[in-house]
Amino acid sequence: MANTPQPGTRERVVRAASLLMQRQGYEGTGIKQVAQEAKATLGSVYHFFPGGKQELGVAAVQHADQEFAELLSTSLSAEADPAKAVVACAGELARLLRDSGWVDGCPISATALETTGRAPDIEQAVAEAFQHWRDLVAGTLREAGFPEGDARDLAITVISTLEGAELTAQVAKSETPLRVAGEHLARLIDSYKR
Amino acid sequence: MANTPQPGTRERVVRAASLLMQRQGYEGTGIKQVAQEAKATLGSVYHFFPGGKQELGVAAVQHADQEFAELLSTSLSAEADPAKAVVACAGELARLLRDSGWVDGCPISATALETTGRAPDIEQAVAEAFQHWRDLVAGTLREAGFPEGDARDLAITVISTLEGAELTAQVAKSETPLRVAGEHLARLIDSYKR
DNA sequence: GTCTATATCTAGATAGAC
DNA sequence: GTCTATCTAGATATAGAC
Repeated sequence: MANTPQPGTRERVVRAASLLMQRQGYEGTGIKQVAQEAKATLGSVYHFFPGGKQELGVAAVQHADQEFAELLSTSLSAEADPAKAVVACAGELARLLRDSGWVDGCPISATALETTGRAPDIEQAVAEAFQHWRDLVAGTLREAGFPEGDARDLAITVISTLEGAELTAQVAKSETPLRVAGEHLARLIDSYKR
Repeated sequence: MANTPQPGTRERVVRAASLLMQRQGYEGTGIKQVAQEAKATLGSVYHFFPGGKQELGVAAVQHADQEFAELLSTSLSAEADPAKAVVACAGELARLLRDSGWVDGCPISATALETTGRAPDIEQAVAEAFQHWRDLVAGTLREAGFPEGDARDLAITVISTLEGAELTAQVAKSETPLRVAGEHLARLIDSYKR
């Protein structure tokens, strides 16, 4: 479990790239800026990512995938009732977004939108991340007794709605869209219990 | 009603900018590319937009705002029952996205995410667009007899969910997320009727 | 693995003739 | 209003010493 034995250069570069791309998007983030933020030299970045910016983009998305999956798992397991868990999750996203000064939204949305149809490697990493997150939600619902089909459909809408509400909250600089979405998702989930 | 008497240069530039930024984002779209796509010269672009790329970005977002508002109005008034109207709307978005080869998602999401916290003018135009769209949905719900508070909250979630489902559908290159979101939103809206 | 220096290209923006 | 030519800065990427 010891998981912070001083990060190596590669790890620092990936983290910096992931954070910057979350906030500025893929196109808006420069490799020099990543190197600077990671306290690495440009040569080191290209040493670890000979494929250049695209390869770095893929690594950044995969890193964000893992990080967000952990956040999701933790939030979802905070409550036994999945409806309440989703409310807690939305609340946690709202808190993190607000505390960041409204800059830390979904870690991969910007990159996803900018590269769709133009960078197949990144596109695939993004698709896998979304699938990963949906699977986590679907698993939670199945464990709570929801039938397979309902769990899958609800997972799609839970992730979609959280994504959209995070974007809306970021744009409006308000927690409200995420709070409201959480309550509405809980209501939707509960409507399947009957 | 005669509304296409051959667009002037300014109009062509705005349309091209709006379309390119929808597909590639703000950072990923070059002014030269906009000029070329609009069959205008670089000099003309700067003649109409002396404020440069930022000013052009604002105009592109405002244009997209109007266009999407019309799409929304048309879709929503296709059905008298607001729950059915939202399903129709989601279906229309899915159709347009698929027909574009999965490139034409929300016209301003990419720009919104890239410029948040970094270009106040664009940020504001984006915030106004989202508010505009929410108001349209809220108006539809009020006209159908929903009380003010419910209409406002539901409008927030309808727009948020459509945004997120469009992103999810685009990434997955599948209509399913939008179709499922439409059905779930209808279910949510109906749950307020009782 | 890390560093500096640099090559190459394209971006946003400007100038001034027409 | 439109055009071409050009400036400058910054981007991605590479080379080669250490």
